[in-house]
Amino acid sequence: MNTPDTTAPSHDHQQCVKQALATAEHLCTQRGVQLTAIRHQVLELIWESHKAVKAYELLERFKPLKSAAKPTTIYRALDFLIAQGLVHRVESLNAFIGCRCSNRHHDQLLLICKLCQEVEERTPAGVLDALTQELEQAGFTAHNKAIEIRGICHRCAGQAVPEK
Amino acid sequence: MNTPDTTAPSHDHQQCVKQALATAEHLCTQRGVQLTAIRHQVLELIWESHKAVKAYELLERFKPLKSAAKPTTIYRALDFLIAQGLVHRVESLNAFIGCRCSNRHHDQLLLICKLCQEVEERTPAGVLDALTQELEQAGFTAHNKAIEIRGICHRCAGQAVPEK
DNA sequence: GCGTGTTTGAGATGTTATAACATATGCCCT
DNA sequence: AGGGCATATGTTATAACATCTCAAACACGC
Repeated sequence: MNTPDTTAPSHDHQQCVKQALATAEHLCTQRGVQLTAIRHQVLELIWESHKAVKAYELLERFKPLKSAAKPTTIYRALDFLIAQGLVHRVESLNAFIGCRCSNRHHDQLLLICKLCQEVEERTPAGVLDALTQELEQAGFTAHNKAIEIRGICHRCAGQAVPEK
Repeated sequence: MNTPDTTAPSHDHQQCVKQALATAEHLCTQRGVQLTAIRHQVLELIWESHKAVKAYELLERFKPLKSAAKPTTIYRALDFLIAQGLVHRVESLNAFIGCRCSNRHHDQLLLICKLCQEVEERTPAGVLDALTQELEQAGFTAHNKAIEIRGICHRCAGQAVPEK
């Protein structure tokens, strides 16, 4: 299987990655935390595409770079990257994606395509405000507000799709 | 550990369970599908509380009833119950809860308390409408719209809570 | 009672994630 | 330089979650 790695036919993914890594470096410096070699490499692997990537898949891809890598190696790097807001965990897939919002506020909507596996991040004020209001009414103190929706993205929907 | 099993101090959980099971029986009959002994017992176990319950925890609790039970036994029953809309899978916990809405439309908000583990279902029109609109704008065809929010419920927040 | 589809039994295996403990590395302080 | 501390990594093992496969039992319409 060799599906394209980019979010849109026209998008310059090199640029995407470059920017993500630059932002990461900048934020870590600013915060006085270490974006070590391992963490940097894992982040880079995650950014290879906009698809959600599994931990053990990262491990496989990481091994050529560092053959001693173990699950723990990956999970620790992921923990760090998530804590810094550089990566999202996609709960409904047990997988991970690079985060574009690049701060520690992860209030957002994730649109997860079942066909191309790509995940789009959105921060729709309307939905999030309504949610905040609802939570307040319920007296519920939220620790995270990531909304994950699975379905078919507009690009895949536009194509002749196999029944699934 | 022995935390109370009910959602509110005052609520009659017996009644809760009874109703859930009656509804389940009714719906299955209506739909011509079999709510077999195993499925019924698993559903009953899930309804023992409003806490999300893990598959292997169900397995342990199910074994006294049927010592031959294997993971497959539980997962098959769960698959059935989920397909019938009688149970929700809580993605962010890898766990399951009984569903009160009792139909196959699972568009809703789940409020998951980190302290008491209870899960409250809500169907806030404001949030769901805003979401529907946003998805339409994004050209995204959603297959499920379960929103899972983790945090602290109003009951737990009202108590002297240990720092967490 | 017979065939067909559904449900269950049984065992193995696959996948995801963490625990527990040892070792290294960088940095501040004296 | 040497000691103490915090952070990061290495290493091994295991826990926790989920599925596959193949065969046997069962329900039900004919």
